[in-house]
Amino acid sequence: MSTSTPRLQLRVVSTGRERILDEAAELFLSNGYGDTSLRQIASAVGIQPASIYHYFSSKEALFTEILRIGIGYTTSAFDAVSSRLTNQPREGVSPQQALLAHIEAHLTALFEHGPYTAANIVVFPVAPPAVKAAIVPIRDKYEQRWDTLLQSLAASHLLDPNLDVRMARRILLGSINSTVEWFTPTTPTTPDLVSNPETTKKKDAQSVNDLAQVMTTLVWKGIAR
Amino acid sequence: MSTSTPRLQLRVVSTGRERILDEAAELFLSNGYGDTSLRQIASAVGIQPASIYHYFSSKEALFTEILRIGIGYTTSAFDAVSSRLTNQPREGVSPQQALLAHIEAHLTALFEHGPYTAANIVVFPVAPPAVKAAIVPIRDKYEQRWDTLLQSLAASHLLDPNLDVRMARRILLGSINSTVEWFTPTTPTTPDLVSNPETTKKKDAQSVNDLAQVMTTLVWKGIAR
DNA sequence: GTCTATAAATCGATAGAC
DNA sequence: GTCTATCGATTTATAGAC
Repeated sequence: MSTSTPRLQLRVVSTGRERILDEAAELFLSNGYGDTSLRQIASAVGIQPASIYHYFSSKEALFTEILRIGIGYTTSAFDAVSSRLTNQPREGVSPQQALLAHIEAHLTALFEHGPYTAANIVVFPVAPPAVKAAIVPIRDKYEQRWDTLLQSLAASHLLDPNLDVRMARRILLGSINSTVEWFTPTTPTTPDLVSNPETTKKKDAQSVNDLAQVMTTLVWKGIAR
Repeated sequence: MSTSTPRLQLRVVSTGRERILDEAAELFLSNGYGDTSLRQIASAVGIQPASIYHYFSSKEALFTEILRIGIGYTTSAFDAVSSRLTNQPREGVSPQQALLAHIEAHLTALFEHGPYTAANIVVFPVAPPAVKAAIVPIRDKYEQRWDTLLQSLAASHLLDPNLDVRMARRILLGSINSTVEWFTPTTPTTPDLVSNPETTKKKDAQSVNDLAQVMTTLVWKGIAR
């Protein structure tokens, strides 16, 4: 008797719906919302434009879902670090180390899940009003996590007392997010990413961990010595 | 004899070409490039779409000119501060004061000439390749001014020696530019803006000078104490 | 679940009168 | 310098076969 070997399906490429999201996220990120057509997306996936409507009710719904997934990645990364730090056996985590861990988590999500998270920074500001309205409350929930973190630091008298925590959070996140415009990690976090000759520069690139280290020092102590 | 009083033409509204630029800049900023049509722009100005082509050869040319003007404002503001500091009679300008002056100039340009400068931060990243190619060298020239400024600070051993100046500049400008997403100045920087003191929100808004002060302290000394 | 075919609207850009 | 009129291409989205 011949035993039928189980069909080990190696799915490197994603399935229908996921595939559409991946290609769409990449196109939205590089071309913006208005200049990305459903035809382009369908062509990149290898299907017909009409097939997209089997998974998404409209172009706006597709884009909204991409932004939602991106925030999901970032939020999960934040919470994972939070619970890891809370369950720390010995209570030897300095505030600066906690800050570093969260900055690192944010940056990792930013460069690991590429287009999804980056679209929230690059494309969201010029997104259609309906998309913005759907995303803002979700984004606010994530930002509140940072407010809580910084408030706990302020309560421990570790921050500049003259500093408005809300403003500090905005500037902090703003500076971290702005790295998507110029930083490219040397260690490719997305394994199947085809490098674009235009954006591939080995010049001053480092790992995400290195970047997190520099950013944390900069935020904590500033540029002066 | 009745002397004919000279016709003092008070032009509050701008002339043809300038008017198109103003309205287009505002629309591009809020809707992005691809979702802003020449019909919308023409409608906002009060002319027909075809009339735009008398001043600009294409939609891309119009948008490119807007970004160019924006960088012009920022560059002029930087140079004005530079020459003012250089011609200082007594040599009593600390490096931190110089940094503050330039940050203030950048922020003022950012909020004074509204849509033109902000479009360079918000819309540029998702602009058509042809537009990017035309703007990048101009933007690079402005950024080199900041590199020079920071290098002079580094040469005076005032900066963290572990800090890469180029990276520091990117993060510095990134954090400053990110303020366009949330900051709204109370003190109207546009002089002809009618402000009603009673209805002006005092919530968390401040003047641009206040913001520059906070940003400089944050960049220089960080958030820790 | 993917396709063909197409509707209905809008786009950037041009031609040419005035 | 601004207009009317319009071309040709492209857009999102729908209908319905398979």
